[in-house]
Amino acid sequence: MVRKTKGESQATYDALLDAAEREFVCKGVTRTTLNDVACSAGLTRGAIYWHFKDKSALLEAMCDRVFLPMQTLLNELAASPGADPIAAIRQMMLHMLGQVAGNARQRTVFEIMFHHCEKDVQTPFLANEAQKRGECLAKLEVIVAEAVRQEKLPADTDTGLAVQAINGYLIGLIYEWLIDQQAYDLGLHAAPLVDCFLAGLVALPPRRSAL
Amino acid sequence: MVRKTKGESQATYDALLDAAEREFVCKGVTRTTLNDVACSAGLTRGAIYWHFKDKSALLEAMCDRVFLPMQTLLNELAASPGADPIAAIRQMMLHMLGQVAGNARQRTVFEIMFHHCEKDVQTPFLANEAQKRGECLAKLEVIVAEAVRQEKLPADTDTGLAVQAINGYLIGLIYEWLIDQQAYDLGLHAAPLVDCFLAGLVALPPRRSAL
DNA sequence: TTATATACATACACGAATGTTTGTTATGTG
DNA sequence: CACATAACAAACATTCGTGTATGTATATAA
Repeated sequence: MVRKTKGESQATYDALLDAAEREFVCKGVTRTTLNDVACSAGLTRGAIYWHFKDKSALLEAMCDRVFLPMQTLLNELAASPGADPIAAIRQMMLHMLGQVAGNARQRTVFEIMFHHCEKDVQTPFLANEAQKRGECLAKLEVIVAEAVRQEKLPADTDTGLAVQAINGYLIGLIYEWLIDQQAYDLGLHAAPLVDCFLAGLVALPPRRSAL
Repeated sequence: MVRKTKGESQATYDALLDAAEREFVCKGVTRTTLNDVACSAGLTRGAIYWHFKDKSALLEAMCDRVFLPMQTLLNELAASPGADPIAAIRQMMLHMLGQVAGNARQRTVFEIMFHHCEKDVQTPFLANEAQKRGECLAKLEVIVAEAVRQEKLPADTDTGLAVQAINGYLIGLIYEWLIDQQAYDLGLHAAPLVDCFLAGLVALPPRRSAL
């Protein structure tokens, strides 16, 4: 019972990624054996080594499956700063929180990356992640700068610091919520949490003057 | 050259913790061998197994060395809500950011816990950390509730959500800054970052109405 | 001053995970 | 209708880290 058809092969590829998510999120990346992943998928390590070079390649593919779509969606949103940049930021934040709260796969992969994976410089694919992060922050800063241009924010706003605040708040909310998901309903309360922060951003944004 | 005096023994104990910090922060906890730690301290694994039960005990001791002092200081600050609870929260946030920015040991251990360590349920000491976290959030909520009582915040403020916002912002700022510490000077810009957030907290705090 | 416990270094045995090699079978392709 | 190869399974060798057991010299207590 080997040499499946092309569609069946793709199915086992997906099954391996699903199994990797399941195992990684409960045992942690380094503590899960490739054998664990294979067994969880009803296969053997041979299947994994056929589809992936090693464990880090498996992890990378698992991340790409959820981060690439998210990446493109953020790019679209950043490409059109629109009439109201603040509203665009708000929409972006709500989208992220909504994804984490509502999409089980997104949530699981975020949980793995935040709490069950070590970011050592060893694996080169994490360098890519760092670069992606830099690009995201740069696009965010473009939107903030547009808000300054439209005088929704003061002219001497420190756009770099503002981006750090926005990003930090977003990441922190997700990071902490993933630790105790029963603490509150993130999907329900995302809007007031975001609006609370944005109120401060427009009322008292960080200034460049202190330079 | 064995059987050091009591003081010398304490010195090697500290040296092992220092070496653990150095190795953990660059190779990650699971990828660093106990031999790596011992060599970095100019000792052998025998020294480690004498002072600690295993690697997780070493990690726990390393964390305790920086978290216990921080814990007590936070307790003191929470014990006296004082005249201005908002100011107390501000002071607490500035203190945390200042510690991470200014204290190399604090920074390194935070970096290890955030980015170079897997929080699997395997190790029981991380369950302790979860409990400590819950206690911290509870104390924070007491301060927020005091602010409500003093009418610095509206009566229907969702104190639980407010705590999540405060904590999330703080953790997120630290988490992200540790990724790229050259992005900005955290010690210099901590105050405007905190004030920006607090402005939003008092202006538009999350309400309980949506329940 | 001697005995004992301390503070390590050294050596050993064991398991476990990895990477690789080989085997097997069915599936397209000519 | 071969036949080469895709898609795995199974077996193998090898490394690597851990835990422990043993050795050893010295401080300290009696």
